[in-house]
Amino acid sequence: MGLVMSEESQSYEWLWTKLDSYLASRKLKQTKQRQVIIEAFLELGGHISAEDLHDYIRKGGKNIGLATIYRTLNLLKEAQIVNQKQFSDGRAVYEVDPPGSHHDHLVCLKCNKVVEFQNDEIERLQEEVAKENGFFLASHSLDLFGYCEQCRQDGI
Amino acid sequence: MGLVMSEESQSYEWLWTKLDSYLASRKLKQTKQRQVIIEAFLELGGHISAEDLHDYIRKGGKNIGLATIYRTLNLLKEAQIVNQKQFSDGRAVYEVDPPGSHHDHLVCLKCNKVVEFQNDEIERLQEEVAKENGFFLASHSLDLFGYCEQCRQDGI
DNA sequence: GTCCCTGCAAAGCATTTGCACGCGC
DNA sequence: GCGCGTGCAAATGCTTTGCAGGGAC
Repeated sequence: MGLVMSEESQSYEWLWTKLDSYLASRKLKQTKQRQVIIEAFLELGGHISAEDLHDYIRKGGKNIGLATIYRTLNLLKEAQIVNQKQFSDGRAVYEVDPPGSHHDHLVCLKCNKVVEFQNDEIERLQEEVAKENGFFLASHSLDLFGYCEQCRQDGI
Repeated sequence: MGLVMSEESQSYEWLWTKLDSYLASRKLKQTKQRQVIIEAFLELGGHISAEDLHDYIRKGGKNIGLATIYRTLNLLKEAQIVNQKQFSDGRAVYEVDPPGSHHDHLVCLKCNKVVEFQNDEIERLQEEVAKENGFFLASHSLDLFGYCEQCRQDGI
């Protein structure tokens, strides 16, 4: 079963390709820090803050300035590799944004768990609404806030 | 046609009632500043920032500390009289939130114009999604970002 | 060798808080 | 008169920026 090992890197191949061409097109450079940050990002999974990344990388024994992390996240955002999501307390979290995919979020108000979902019918209706109002739709953000099953059982 | 004059105050009667009972229930006080802030809020219409309110009140010849405006907005939020909406640059805007009403937003990425809309079918689908994932839905936030007709004509 | 990148510290910005005074009830 | 409310300034927390040295190409 050794072949499964490359599963993760394979599924994120598009990411490195996209990054390469973005960097090349703007004459920017591949650096060790950027690579470490992206790897940490992938290891941590979705919905991470800049601080989370900073802590995680620190614990891994490396030291990368928080400023560099912010700069890299902004770069990845511009390259359309990650998505930024703004929470109501002013914090921002990021997640990998595979091309063509789009999903929205269910957020538990008690435990802060985030569940992703996708609903084509909702997306279609959004396009409809935009058209009705003369808008050309570029993107959207839909967050549903509530209480997950677990937290309801534990008592809200 | 002088009778129309009270139209605005009439339609916001619920607001003052709600505020009164909220203040009473917590032994808080009616103050001149709070009244001025709310009036400014209503005069300005929806989607205003704390700074907007501060400037507007200043221009009206009164001086209310920015801190007081923030404190009042938080109070109104807790009283469920206004809604807070977080923009991706970290700024927050507020709008009056009449009970029972709910609407979402179309935001123009060029001119920042905000258009409100409501779509019952989308709301229904949201409930469905929440249920499928074991969530009890408390609220949601849907923002569509794009370019309005005007800005498209002017060239994006 | 030329720029781009980085770390650090300092600056920025929106928002919150501490404190002494003042006003509603 | 007792607290809550206010203004001001200082503090906070997240994010960005300036700068001088270091590294990618």
